[in-house]
Parts: sequence; C-alpha cells; structure tokens
Amino acid sequence: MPIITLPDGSERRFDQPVSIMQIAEDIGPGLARNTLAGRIDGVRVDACDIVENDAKVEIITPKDDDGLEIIRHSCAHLLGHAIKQLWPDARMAIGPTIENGFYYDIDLDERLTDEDVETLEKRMMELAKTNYEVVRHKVSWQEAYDTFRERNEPYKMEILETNISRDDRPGLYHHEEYVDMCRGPHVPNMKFCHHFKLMRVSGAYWRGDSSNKQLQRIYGTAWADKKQLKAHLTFLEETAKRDHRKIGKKLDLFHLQEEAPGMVFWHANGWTLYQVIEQYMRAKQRAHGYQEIRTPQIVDRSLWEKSGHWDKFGDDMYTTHSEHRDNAIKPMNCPCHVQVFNQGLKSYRDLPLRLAEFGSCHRNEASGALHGIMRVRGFTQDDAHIFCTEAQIQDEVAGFIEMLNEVYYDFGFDDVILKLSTRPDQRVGSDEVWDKAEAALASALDATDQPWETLPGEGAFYGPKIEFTLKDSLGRMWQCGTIQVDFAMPGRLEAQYVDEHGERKEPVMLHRAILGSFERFIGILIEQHAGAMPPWLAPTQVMVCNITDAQADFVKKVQNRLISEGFRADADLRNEKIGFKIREHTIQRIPYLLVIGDKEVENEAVAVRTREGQDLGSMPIDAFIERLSADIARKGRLVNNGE
RNA sequence: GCUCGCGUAGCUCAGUGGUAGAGCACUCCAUUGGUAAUGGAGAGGUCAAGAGUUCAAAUCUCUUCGUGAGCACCA
Repeated sequence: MPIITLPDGSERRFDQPVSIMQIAEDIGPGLARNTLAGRIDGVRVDACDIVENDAKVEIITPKDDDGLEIIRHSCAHLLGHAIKQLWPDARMAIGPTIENGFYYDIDLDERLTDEDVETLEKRMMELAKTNYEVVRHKVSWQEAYDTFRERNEPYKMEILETNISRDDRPGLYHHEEYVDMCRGPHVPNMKFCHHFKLMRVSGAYWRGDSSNKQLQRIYGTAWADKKQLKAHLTFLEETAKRDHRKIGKKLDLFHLQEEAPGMVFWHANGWTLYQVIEQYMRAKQRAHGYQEIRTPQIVDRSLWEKSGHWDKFGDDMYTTHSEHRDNAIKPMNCPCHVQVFNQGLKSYRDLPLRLAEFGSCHRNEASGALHGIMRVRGFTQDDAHIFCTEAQIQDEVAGFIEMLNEVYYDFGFDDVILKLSTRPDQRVGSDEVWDKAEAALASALDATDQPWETLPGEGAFYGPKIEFTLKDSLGRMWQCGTIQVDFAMPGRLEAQYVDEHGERKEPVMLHRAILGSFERFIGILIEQHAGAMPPWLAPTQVMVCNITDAQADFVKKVQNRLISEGFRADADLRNEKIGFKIREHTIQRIPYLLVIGDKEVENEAVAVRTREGQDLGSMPIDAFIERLSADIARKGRLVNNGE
C-alpha cells in the first residue's frame, strides 16, 4: 500500500501498487496528458512502471531537462521505425541522444542520399502524427536475443552478448511493428515526438573503432515544441554566418590553397590582427616573468628519438633529409626548450625559469581533421615551459591561472571552465609524485575561487594537467589554455640543476599555453565577434572618407594625424558617393568611419559614424582621438555591451 | 586516414550529353555627391588535374588532388 511523496512534500496514499501514469492521473488530467516518464527515488523510469512501496516520485514532463532527453531518445526509435519500413534490411546499431538531438548508426548496403534522408524524415513525421502508443515489455535475455535474431539485428545481438548480463531483463520498446531495445525510459506516446529534423548522414565506426566496419550515421535534432526547434535552427544559421572561413575571405584576412593544405597564407589584414595579439602576449609574458626565446624549426632526428616523439608520433612528423642527416620539422617546442635550459649548469637559484616562444610548429594532421584555420598543419603556439622544483608547482600554476584570466578577460571571454585531469592507468612516475602534483594543481585551482571539476584518468601519461575552456558569445565551448606537469621529459633529455646541498636534481617541467595556437584562437575570435573585431584588434580602426575631391587634403591630414598617434587609419578618396563608401566599409567591419565634408574642413572637425550605424555627429579631432583611445584601452572587455 | 557530398570567372552561384552564363568585384567613360549600392560600356574561363566512354563531355565512368560534414586522430 504505497505512500507516494511528491516533490512539494505532499503525500498520496494508494490501496495498491500504482503506475507513474496513474499517479499523474490522480494529481490531474493536465499533468497526465503531459507525462513522459517519472523518477522513483531519483531513478528514471517509464510512465508504465509500477510503484510498489513507499517512495518519492516525480513526474517528468517535456519541460523537464530529462524529459527533453527522453523525447530525443524516442525520436531515435522513431527513426528506426521509419527506416525499417523504407529499408527493411537495415541493421540497427545504436541510437543514443546527443547535445541538441540524437543519432542512429545503421548498417545498410545502400548508400543513403540527401533525398533518402528527406523521405525518411517525412515518413517519421507521418508515423509520429498518428500518435501511436509506445509499449514496453521487459523480457528475458534469451527472449530478447531470439527477437533480434528473428528480426536480423546482429548489432543488437552483439550488444546483448557483450553488454547485458544473462539474468537481466532488457526492455523491448514496441513502436507498432518495430522493436528496439533500451534501458529507457521512453515516451508513452509519439505525440511527444513531433518537433524534430534530420540534419545529415555521415559515416561512423561501429563502437568508435576505426578498425571496425563503418556504418551510416543519421543525425537529427529534436525538441519539446516548435518554438525550441525553430530557435535551434536559427542558432545554426547564426553559427554558419559567423564561420571564420567565410569571414576570413570577406574581410581579406587570410586564405588557404590547394598547394599547401592546412597552412595559412596571412594577408595584410589578418597579419595585422595576428601581430596585435602577438605583441600583446609578448608584453603580458614579460610582465609575468617569462623570457622569450627562439629555437630551430628543423632538428636532427636523434633529439626526437631521445624525447620519445620519433617513436610515438613519427607518422605525424614532417621529415627532411640533407647530406647525412634525417631531420624533423619540429612538431612542438619542448625538447628545444630543454636544450636552452641545458646550456650552462643551472642552480636552484635560477628556478623557476620560464622560457616562452611563439613557436612555429608543423604536424602532418590527418587530411580529414583539417578545418579552416582552426585545425591546421602549420601553426604557432603561445608556448612556454616552466622549469621548477616540485615545491614550486603550486605557485607557478596559481600564477599562470592569474595571467590566463587576465588574458581571457582582455579578449572578452569572461566565462572560463576549469578542469583537472588526473592520473591515467598508463603513466610514468611514482604514485607519491602524482599525489603531490595533483594536490598542487588542486590547491592552485582552489585558490582561484572559480569552480572547477575533475576528469579522473584523463591526464597525460607524463603528468596531470589543467585545461581551460572558453564559452563564446553563442555559448559554444573552446578548449584553449592548458598547463601540464611533466615528470618524464626532463629525465629523458637530461635536464638538471644543483640544489641547495650541491646535489644534482631533475627539475619539474610545466608545459603551458593560453591561446593554444594563434591560428585557432584567431578563428575563435572571428566567430566570437562575427568579424566585427573590437577596436584594439581591428586591422583598420578608422576609415577617413571625403565627400568630394575638395576635401582630399584635409582627409590626408586627419589620416596622418591618426597614424602619428599610433592608430591604424586608412583613407578612402575614391570618386564614389558617400553612401557607397559607408556601405563598403561598414561591411568590412571597420569600427569608425570619419566623414569629411566642407563643414568639417571649415571647423577642423570630423563627422563620426560607427559600424553599427550610429551617427555620433561632428567633433574636433582631439575629441575623437580621446574616444578611440578609451575604446582601445578597454580591449575586448565589455564586448557584449552595446557593441 | 575512413564514409558520403562538393569543385564552373577574383567572389557568390546558375547551367543533367549538342556554341560556357548571372550578380558583385575589375578596367574605361560620364558623374563631385552629406551617412548602407550613380549610370553606361568593356574585359575576364584548359568548367580542379589526368585517363576513359561517345560523332559530341562542365555534364557519364575511373584515378588523383583539394574541400565540406561526420567518424577516427589531436604529443
């Protein structure tokens, strides 16, 4: 005779075991209509599941986050239902939910085309609109196995064999004639699954292993209502508009071409932006006690053999041969930085030693991995290595996080996510050393008063690490910064220092980067700002335009004044109408347009218009310079404030 | 690297076996104007590369390269 406690604390008594749906009906018909599933003492269950004993019960509706996930999961089943009607010999693999939707991996000899996907989506919609009931049967392992054998579903059989224990009772969900297996819960009725869209079809390996068969994966997005679906599709349009490849071309920042896949040709505009960032980072590093160095691009293979990279990453390294030497074009900077450290015997008094390099690296990334300037084969890192003692790790990490936050805030990223990755199964170094290093990183994180989480087992084999992830203006995440403790490399490359007792010791090495690679970070910035870079970064900050030839001399005078004050100013003296010039430079996302007509010449003034279309009216040049200076000094901070 | 799609003028894209197109950009001419496109004319292509099928290929087939999405990878 269960007593049910609801989330508001109220209790309901029943004479006999009741289902989640019956409880919902008991509460009210409106709730019952919207009941997707439930939670019994926090565990998610189907609406048809029975509560036998006293329990805390919650009803899951489409408004619940779990509810949305259930809808998505059921949409995957709906896809299965439809595809088996249209392609009866499709073999279903797995159909999980993902962020914003779901996918289903399917083994089908016929290649699905875009038209097929449209047909499939249509059939799914037709089926969903019949609002059929979804019926779950819990059956024995053997019964499930036989069901899928009869239905020619070898992947489901394999899942049963490898992932499900023989004494389990798997849930079979009947979508009319279609049967799928799932832990659940699922929607009780397809009326909840009307707001979806199939997005694309692509390949995916069975069980994520590239040595397995490649299946066809159909992606879909699904939502609780029409409005949510529309909002998501609008979001996708917005991200497409911000694509850095498109904007890079439009704003003449860079290009890539066939003869150099994965290598960036920086144009004047893009290189200006790049240089502003590099100079900013250079000054920042100097202020935080780093020494900037420069090491060779091409280094004999013996160094890479010693460092271990030749064995581990040899396939991904570019090599070159000359006379009697095999060389590698450096894929990373750390072995070279150890060489600098090794010049001259170091004392404990020299530690911590922070060596920074804007290190140009090349990695022969798989062709399918390349993506605009975000994932390239030739790139430059804001790389640095800190050589220190074990005892200094915590302070160094804390100091690094402080610097990283300053940098991110300057670029307008104020939402930073911190994650600590701890020891993996395969690792070097004693447990004692790992204990100390993980504790040092954790203490440094605690000192920030930012929240952070742990990723157990995700550390590198050579040491634990912290990763820093940015959230951009569209809520997308980008992992950029990292600091990694390395117990292995100093030993391999024989780095040593003399401690206070005159004994030789191995330093600890910290690898760290804030931006990651300039290429990728600039790509992120372009997408963050949709090309409208804040004035401190904008390749051209001011465009001075005349209305007729009569003002040309004054325009040049204004331009020269701005340039002499250190601003990036250009002049447009073309024989074009002012409306045309404004349109063009606004599209080019130049922050300030100065319009010079006879009135301005007469008053020694400039008429100021922003790229947002705001007319700030005429003002003396000094007043404009003051405004621009303040804007630049603000850097990227407050980017979302009316920009 | 794998699967599928795509590659046509500087850019964005039409063109499903029969004489290579449009808009913008570019060049020239006219126009000297007040805050998102002045008008006219002209020039511009080995249809990614190579091979094949065909009387005939941008179009069909194969190979290579690049690119897009996803997978795998990411020291």
